[in-house]
Amino acid sequence: MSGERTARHDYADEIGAYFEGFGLPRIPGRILGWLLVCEPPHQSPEQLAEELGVSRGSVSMAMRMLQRNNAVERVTVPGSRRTHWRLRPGFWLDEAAEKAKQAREWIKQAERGLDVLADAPPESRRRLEEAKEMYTFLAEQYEHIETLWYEQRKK
Amino acid sequence: MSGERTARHDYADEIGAYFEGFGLPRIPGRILGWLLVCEPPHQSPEQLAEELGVSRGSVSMAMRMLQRNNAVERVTVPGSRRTHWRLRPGFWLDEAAEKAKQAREWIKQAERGLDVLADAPPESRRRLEEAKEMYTFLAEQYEHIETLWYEQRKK
DNA sequence: CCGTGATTTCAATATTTATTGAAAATTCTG
DNA sequence: CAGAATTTTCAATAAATATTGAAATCACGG
Repeated sequence: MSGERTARHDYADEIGAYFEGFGLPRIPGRILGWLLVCEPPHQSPEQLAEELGVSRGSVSMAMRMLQRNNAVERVTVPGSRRTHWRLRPGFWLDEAAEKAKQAREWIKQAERGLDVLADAPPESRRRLEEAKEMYTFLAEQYEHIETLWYEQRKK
Repeated sequence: MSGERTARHDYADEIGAYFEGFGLPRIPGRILGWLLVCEPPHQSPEQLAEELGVSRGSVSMAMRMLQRNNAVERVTVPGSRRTHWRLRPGFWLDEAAEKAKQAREWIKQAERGLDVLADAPPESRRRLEEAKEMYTFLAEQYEHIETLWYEQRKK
């Protein structure tokens, strides 16, 4: 960590703290925050380790996690043989699709519950029927959001 | 843990495992799962501790968490002086409102980032402008979902 | 295909978080 | 309001997870 500490570094730390609040590891959050404000908008693993004061190993782990979530993508920089990473444009919209996926998982969980309660009285089954009904509705709504964005975009 | 182990207990454990997959504590998940399939649909803390084989302290902690998330509510049972808990009907729909809240938080984070980049070139600011734009859209969509449900319901 | 620099892996460790259980507090009812 | 039953609190412990850093692997340019 050689360069001076700036408001950008603070910003990265705050996004890291925000991540922690959701039970997610702090370092990927700090990297995401840094990639939102760094200059240039793409960075090498070594730059990230240096600027954020974390080990290269941690950066490697974090990049893998961020990549799995489609938050970042590799970018080639002319004149450098190093990997560079930047935020994946459009990433933020993915969360709607992710929610749709989770809703569909809950529909399955509800259905499995209804199997368990196959012989139970209707008033016992109602809890799970309600859950299934609501998640079916939610899945539809979440699935629709991305499409809507691009339609609204065209104007 | 005296009564025999049934498919309902397995179901509770599976919901607990599902919770764990999201980095959430397992016991609240198991309780949620149990409350989806137990008979009757409301249970005392002691029943929960007994059926799931966890300490009363853990049940107390878990109920507090579930209550904070509006997942459960107290219910009075005639002839028993004990507290009883059941799933809060309609709970599943809340997640849309929760997502709306998170989206609004991200809008603020993006705005703070734009302050940090006040003097940065437009191409640097673009990342955050995109994030703000998308979360503004997402917040609107999420906010609309609950309303839609009740409209669609009336038919 | 060798050498060098960049990246990843993974065992060890530090840190955080979940869970227990006994003691304290609370809440009913008689 | 006393006494008993129920619930909550919280310090101790167990369990899980994040982070490091040195060694291994990889990938590129000569």
